[in-house]
Amino acid sequence: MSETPRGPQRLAPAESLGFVVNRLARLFAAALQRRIAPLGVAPAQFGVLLLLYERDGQTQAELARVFEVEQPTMANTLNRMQRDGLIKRAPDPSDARRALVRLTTKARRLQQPLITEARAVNAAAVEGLSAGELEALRGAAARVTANLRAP
Amino acid sequence: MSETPRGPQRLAPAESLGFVVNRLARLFAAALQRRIAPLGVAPAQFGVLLLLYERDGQTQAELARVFEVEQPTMANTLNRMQRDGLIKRAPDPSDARRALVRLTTKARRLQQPLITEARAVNAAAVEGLSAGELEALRGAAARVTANLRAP
DNA sequence: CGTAGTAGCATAGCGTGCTATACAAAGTTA
DNA sequence: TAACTTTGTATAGCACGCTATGCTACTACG
Repeated sequence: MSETPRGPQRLAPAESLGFVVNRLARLFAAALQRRIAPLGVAPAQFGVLLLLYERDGQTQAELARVFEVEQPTMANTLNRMQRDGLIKRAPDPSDARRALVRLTTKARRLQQPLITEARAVNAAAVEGLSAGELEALRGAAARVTANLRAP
Repeated sequence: MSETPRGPQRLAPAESLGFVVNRLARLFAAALQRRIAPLGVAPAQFGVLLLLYERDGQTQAELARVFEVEQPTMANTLNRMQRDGLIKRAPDPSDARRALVRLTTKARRLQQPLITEARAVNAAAVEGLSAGELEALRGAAARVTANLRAP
């Protein structure tokens, strides 16, 4: 079936799937950043805000799990959000280890503008793709994600 | 055709294409890192090495263009590679502004091991995808990349 | 020739990701 | 209850991406 590669081993970095995905992630982040920076929100903060809009008062560990980032990464992001007045941390009365992350009024006021900008980025990104192509993209990406998550 | 979204605007962050792509990029980087860290090479350094294996003696600006990263990003990566003994910088006799980036013997010795590990990551990533699905993935990713590069 | 513009590189500062480590609170088990 | 384990957070240090800024060297043009 698939032939074992022979001869001198070479690799063109710019065509590897890893590079393509890395560049795409940077382009997504840059596009989002251009649109939400005027609102005083950074890309990683944006994701956390979206989640808290759906359900306020989660713990740091829960947020880290949803975004699949390490706990110190989320801790730093939340520190910056607290510094910028987007969240507060309130001690959990039922568990002295936890702090519940809560939106500030300032953050709540940003909900609709942020969602508008995010939709615009998404719409621009998938322009020209049919529903079927988009579904194929998501499906293939999900498979690759699962493949890389395993080991 | 497509209906304008109405009512309260909501967004589930974990399903957005941007998040999927971001997570996938992190998974690629982590998979590569696990395999090449024992060789003393970091993911961004790995890409530069691959390029220099194909053509040694490029300038920092050329490298930045190929990888589509900003010049200071490439400068920092090259500084780390020089610190780690992977490259040397030699002044360009024809242009005093430029420095030609050249592989060290140590870096050249890593070529085959690095390519072996990279192939393994790639093979693991696309496992279970047909050639057609992979082509569809690349095609859709290329379209999204072009969409986001434009503005 | 001299001035203006462009191109290459360095540095500072920051956001977002990671690992490693430490510590306190809660849960479990002997 | 005491000891052990697990869970939640914090901190240090690093890699890699970005923007903003400045300096030097080359180029082009008057």
